[in-house]
Amino acid sequence: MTALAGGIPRMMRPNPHQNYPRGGYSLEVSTPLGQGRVNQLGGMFINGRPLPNHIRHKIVEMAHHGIRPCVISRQLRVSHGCVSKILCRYQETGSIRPGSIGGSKPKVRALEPDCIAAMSLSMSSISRIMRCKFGGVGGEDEEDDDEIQKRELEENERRAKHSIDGILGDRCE
DNA sequence: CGCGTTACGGTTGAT
DNA sequence: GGATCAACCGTAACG
Repeated sequence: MTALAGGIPRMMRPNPHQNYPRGGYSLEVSTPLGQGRVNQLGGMFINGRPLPNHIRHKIVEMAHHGIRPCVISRQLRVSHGCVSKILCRYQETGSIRPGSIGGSKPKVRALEPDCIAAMSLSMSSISRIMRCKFGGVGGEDEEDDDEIQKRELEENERRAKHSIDGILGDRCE
């Protein structure tokens, strides 16, 4: 992790050429949310936020159809790095969902070694946890999908409200 | 040319 | 209520 220690790590960009043109370039797109950006492929994305669920779904669906990642990337206008990541995650966990963003750890109280040793989980507990975590690595994303959509809708509403609020507060002309 | 990897700037949400 | 912090996000670029 001491990447910055001695000299430039090979992956370091010599020139921060990647900085997003904050103002000047017409990179910002007109979206109700006002945070849309366009990548090099011409696709829209929101910096720091997961791709929309339907895009993710499309990625895995196309991959399932045997379409190559590079084609998916171009078709959906999503960076190949992202396609790779999502596909990789899908193969690993069987879920198309992004990881949970934000939040602090459940704050596991500083357990002393003895306590940890004494805290032997029962097999049923473990399997329950595993099931909960991996939700059965079969073809399951359908069920999740519904929930996701519902949640997405809610979030959308909430976000829109927030956005309007912000606009009203900001514009207030 | 395709794709795995990773620095970067960003957002989120629990503490 | 705000500040802090660690997690994840997607893009862009390297290899």
